[in-house]
Amino acid sequence: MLGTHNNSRTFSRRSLHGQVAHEIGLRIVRGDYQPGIVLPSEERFCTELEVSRTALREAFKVLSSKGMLEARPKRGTIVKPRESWNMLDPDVMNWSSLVGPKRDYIRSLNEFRSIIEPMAAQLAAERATDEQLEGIEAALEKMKGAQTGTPESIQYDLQFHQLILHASGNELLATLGYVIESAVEQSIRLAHTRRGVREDSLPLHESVYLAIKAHNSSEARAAMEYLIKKAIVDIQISLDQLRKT
Amino acid sequence: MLGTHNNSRTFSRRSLHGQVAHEIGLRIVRGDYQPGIVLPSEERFCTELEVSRTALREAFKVLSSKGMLEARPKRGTIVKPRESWNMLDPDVMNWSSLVGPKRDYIRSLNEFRSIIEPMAAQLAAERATDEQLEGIEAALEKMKGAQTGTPESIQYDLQFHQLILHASGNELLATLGYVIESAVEQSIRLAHTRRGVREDSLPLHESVYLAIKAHNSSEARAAMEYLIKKAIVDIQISLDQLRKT
DNA sequence: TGGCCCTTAATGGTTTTACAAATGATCGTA
DNA sequence: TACGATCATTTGTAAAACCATTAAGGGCCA
Repeated sequence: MLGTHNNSRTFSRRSLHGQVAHEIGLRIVRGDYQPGIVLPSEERFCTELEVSRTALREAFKVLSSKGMLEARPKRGTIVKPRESWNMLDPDVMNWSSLVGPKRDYIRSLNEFRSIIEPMAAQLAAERATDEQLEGIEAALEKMKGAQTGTPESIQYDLQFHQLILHASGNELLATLGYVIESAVEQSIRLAHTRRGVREDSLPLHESVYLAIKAHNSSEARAAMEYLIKKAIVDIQISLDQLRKT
Repeated sequence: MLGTHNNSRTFSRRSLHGQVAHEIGLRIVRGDYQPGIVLPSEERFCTELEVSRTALREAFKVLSSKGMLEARPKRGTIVKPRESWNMLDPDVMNWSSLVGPKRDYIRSLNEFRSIIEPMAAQLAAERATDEQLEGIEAALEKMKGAQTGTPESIQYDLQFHQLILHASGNELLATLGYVIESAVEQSIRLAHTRRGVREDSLPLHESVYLAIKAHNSSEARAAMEYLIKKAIVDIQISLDQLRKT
């Protein structure tokens, strides 16, 4: 199943401190450690997790660098309020994904997507190079070739969106591919409860591509807006069905 | 002078590993260590910097968690390509700010702002609570009270924008305050070459506030769009003047 | 000669111990 | 009671030793 692969982006889960950071990060996002509380002292914590103090401290540094922890001598290490977390950090998003569908978070995520991507499509229509257009077309063709809903199909779908972000010529937008990935993962995690969604997403993708290729920025934006709107509706339906059960 | 205060957000510069992370992060963003190259081995590097291996490794973990480094035994620690950096991380933005005005980066930053903030204003117009409206108004009043261009004025200006992001009711947008801060810092860093800019920004702010208060979302968005457009023009002028010298 | 496997050595990964520095809490004294 | 010195706890830093991984080179075999 897609979505279950190791997508901790910034650190390897093979390394011990990486595993520890993942575990504690997950606990914090899940709410096991509420903002404001002090974590167990390093000494107790690393005996509890059965790792050395070094490994624990390296994990703490990772989480601190994402705005989730703050340490001070004598007082201890506290969990910072959610407002100061780097919510757009790939790992933080990943943990937020893994703790399950929180309605508010999914709304924020989808909303963010629907702000970013249409503008990216617009800019891509203005700036995309021929090579970038070819790349986008290639991803689209591969999407067509793959069975709807299969991992390959989803992979090329993501690639399609990512390439558009890149073609926007804005390096801040270009690095936001994982936001889309995270949103799509959420939808996949929900979508296994029902069938038949995303059947008609191919022509929508095509219209986005054609608008970009034609350098028609307003239409590219509109087409992407529509595509994402449909995708979000699918997610909402799945969410509602899940909530009814 | 504002902008020179310690605004490394996620780690303290007092701690040694924090200083080291700051120094190496700056070097990487500045291009002293090009993407793809392997850094000196930990042993050599920590003798060069005159810190223990522990401190160096904790710094490495911070930078790795921002997508800037990747370590592997025997090969060494390499600088990852710029595309994989978490460009929206507060520290990465701070370093990008500090290395000086790179035209492309400033354009991306301003563009990103002009995507995010108008939408935030629109959402704020739809969702802002009375308390949030009061906060925004208070910041605006304090702006009026302060002399244009002074640190206090800029501080309340930032606060104004930050509160609107918050009032958008989207926690992903709400955490992007430092993006604006970074953009404004850039403009301040450039603006010392000339006078008289931002004189008329107060009425623009007021019109944004009034639209939000009136729950007029389209006007709120338009007003914010206009406000940022003006701000960006100011920055461009400063940049051009700087480039002429 | 070419390709495969094994050995080797360099480098990061992990643990442990010891000590330093910061600071919240406590106790004592004016 | 208020202030200040002292104490104790916790994180910060250093150093040394050993483990695990893996790129690279050499040797063996087909």
